[in-house]
Amino acid sequence: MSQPEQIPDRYEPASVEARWYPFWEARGFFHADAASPKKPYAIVIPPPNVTGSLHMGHALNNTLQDVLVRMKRMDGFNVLWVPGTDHAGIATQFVVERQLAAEGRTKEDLGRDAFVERVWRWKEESGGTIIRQLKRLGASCDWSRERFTMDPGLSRAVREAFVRLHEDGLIYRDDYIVNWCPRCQTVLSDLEVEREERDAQFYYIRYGPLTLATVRPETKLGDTGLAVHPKDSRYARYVGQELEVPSVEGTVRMRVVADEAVDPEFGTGVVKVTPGHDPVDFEIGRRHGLPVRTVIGFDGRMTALAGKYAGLDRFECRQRIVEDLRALGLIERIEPYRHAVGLCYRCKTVVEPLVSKQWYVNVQPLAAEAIRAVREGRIRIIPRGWAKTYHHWMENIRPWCISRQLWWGHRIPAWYCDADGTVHVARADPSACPRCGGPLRQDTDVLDTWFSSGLWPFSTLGWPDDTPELKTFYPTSVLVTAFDILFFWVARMAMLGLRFMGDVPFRDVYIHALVRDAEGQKMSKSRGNVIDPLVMMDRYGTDAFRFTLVALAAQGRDIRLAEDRVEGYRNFANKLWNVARMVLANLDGYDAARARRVPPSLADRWILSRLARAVGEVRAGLRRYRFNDAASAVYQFVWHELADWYLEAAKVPLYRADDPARRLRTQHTLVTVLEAALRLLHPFMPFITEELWQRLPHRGESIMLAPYPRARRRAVDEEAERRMRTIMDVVTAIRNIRGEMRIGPGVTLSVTVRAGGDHAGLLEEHRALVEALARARLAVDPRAVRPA
RNA sequence: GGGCGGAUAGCUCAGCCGGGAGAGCGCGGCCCUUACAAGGCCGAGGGCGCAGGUUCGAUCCCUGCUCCGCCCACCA
Repeated sequence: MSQPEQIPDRYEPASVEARWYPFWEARGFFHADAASPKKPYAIVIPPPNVTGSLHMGHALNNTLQDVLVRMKRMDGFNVLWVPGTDHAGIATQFVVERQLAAEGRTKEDLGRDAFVERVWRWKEESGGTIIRQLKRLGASCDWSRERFTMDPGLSRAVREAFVRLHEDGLIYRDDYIVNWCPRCQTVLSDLEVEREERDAQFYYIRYGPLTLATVRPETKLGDTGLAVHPKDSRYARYVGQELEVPSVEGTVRMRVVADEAVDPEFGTGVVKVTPGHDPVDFEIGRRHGLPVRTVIGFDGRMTALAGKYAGLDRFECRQRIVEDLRALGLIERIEPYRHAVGLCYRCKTVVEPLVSKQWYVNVQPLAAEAIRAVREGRIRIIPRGWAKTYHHWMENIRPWCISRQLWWGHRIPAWYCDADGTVHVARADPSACPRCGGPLRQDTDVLDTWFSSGLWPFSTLGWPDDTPELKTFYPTSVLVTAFDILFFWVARMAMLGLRFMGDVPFRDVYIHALVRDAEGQKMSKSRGNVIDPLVMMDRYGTDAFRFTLVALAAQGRDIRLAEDRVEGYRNFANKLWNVARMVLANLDGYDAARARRVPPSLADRWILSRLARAVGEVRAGLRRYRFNDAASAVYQFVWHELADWYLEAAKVPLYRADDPARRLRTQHTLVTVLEAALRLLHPFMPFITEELWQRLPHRGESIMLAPYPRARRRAVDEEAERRMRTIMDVVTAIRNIRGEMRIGPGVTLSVTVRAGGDHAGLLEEHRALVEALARARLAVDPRAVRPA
């Protein structure tokens, strides 16, 4: 029997947390067995950047997964939670480049091999951080299956996927206009370009007889035509003509074409066509055979084709051209203009549209399948509203540019033979040209980092091999993620999973909110409003922190996290701790077998009934991914029913020696209810529940292995709830009078209750309970009158 | 330009199928009552963004509007 004196009256999380995680891990409780006959339940973790560290988003995301996983494990499922990390191509390369810059060096100084070597070193150095932090959070991942997107196995999966898509004609190379980041020196997918509204100037420039407006006069040097709307009668006579246009470099000839893409209402209704530097113009140019003229280079400077402007930065060039045009009297007017510019999502440099040869995936046929999967309910998106967003994007999907001019990542498995000009895509590195035997050089680009993460749900399970893990755990049960990577990641996994596995990668997609600060701002280092999850865990304990996240995880768009919420739930942990202390301190002489033979009191029946309801609500909440409902149900039960009422009521039989049977039964109810409440709470607060559970009478090695409480309909006792409700109302009414009349709790009130019918009997029967809870002397008189 | 969220107590937010307006924090009062002052008990506080409509009845459904936030988009 535990000595209550030994239990501190405040819950101290640090030592408890340090004790149990190693225990669970060492006993192999997180380990999943592909050969188990139990029903599978699988989640793959959204892999964090390997060199990152835990932020609020991770904390929320992984807490929710851990809640599900722990609950399912207790519920008897064969649970697999696959952990791992992402190489995060551009992000990680960017970090290492910055490290080099601090040493006054560039990646070119090192050369490709040495640079990649250096990134690997950085990965080895910092890669353990986020894993340790996830463990600190209590994440019960199967660490024996930890994966990294650049592991040999996953790299093989990447190559297999690439080769197969290429064989099927879905991967191809194309000269197309791309989003180029002159800072990062790489192409970006459409998704990697952020839009930002900026103030700019709208220059109205004379083009011979016509005038048109542009915000980018420097691209004028790349103009190869003019375009108007086909139905625009103002300009109909120019269509098809070659105009002589005086410009900064003398007179140039330009053909006028008619194209639907031109909006006659906007500007002057005339557009200059710069196929080399604008996506719309590129399309217009293709339709009308206008040549591409590249005047801005990959470095963001004007090319030789820009004549006297060659070598100038693109923005300097803009100034210069405007001056020159003005001098020539070619600027009609300038208006202020606000428009969206494209920025690199990594470094915020203004993206330059450029024509270059890149690798693409024709995702349209894959998207069709992925759309069907959601339509037919084979993938369930929760909350429902996101399905619309998903569909909209999928239905308007464009080819996915997958090559990146980076060094860190999966090298594209394509080889070029300069001798005969052939291209070879292969699973195994070829040593010579299969056609002519000549030397080969491998494509220098790497793949978009999302290509490998798109394979994650099956590559981590051993694909392309046919493994027992794939058989047992694919499709996974649910994917838990935030909406900001719905397109980047979820959509790609859906497409690639259906393509390669012939089945959806996950049955449910639960999309949770983004964590913001108390003011609703996105947390960022530059704003200085970052709340560090590790600090929260240090300050309030992991359980309190986790519970806060779960309690706030309502299905909105964002969560505003304020520290006092965490404090509030720290207090909840403390409350639970003290409930347990109270129970443990009163277990002398407890004998479960004998106690069971004593019929339950009203209070016993009531709390058991309330427990059954709480169990039902928690289960319903978790089943529907309404985590906050689940959290609130268990919170409400533990604090406001078990602690506030039942424990107080229990003191009557507990502290009086006159009815040993009653006392025994009360002990039994306390133990039973608390033990069940701990199990109910365990997925949310794994550490404190394990600690207390181990101290209570229990069966089994760990609460992790104990069954999750079930809601038995028979356990709901309507009559007991109704009767107890009446007693509670009377008690509250008496306390209310005490409060209003400012009568201290030391004074025992004399109260006469005018109760009719069965209420009188009820109150008589439970007089001792009412008197103890209300600290009053009770008289029940159906005919009492209000004193004057 | 399209789409999606939000607008409920001083603050942060719950309110699933239309009938009770709720929680946490904060605030006021009384209490260190042998589980807990990180606590107990009691309490104050809300025209549920605005205007219409449907209904016996609307915070909840419909229409329009106003603010805030976000996403997508080839108006140069």
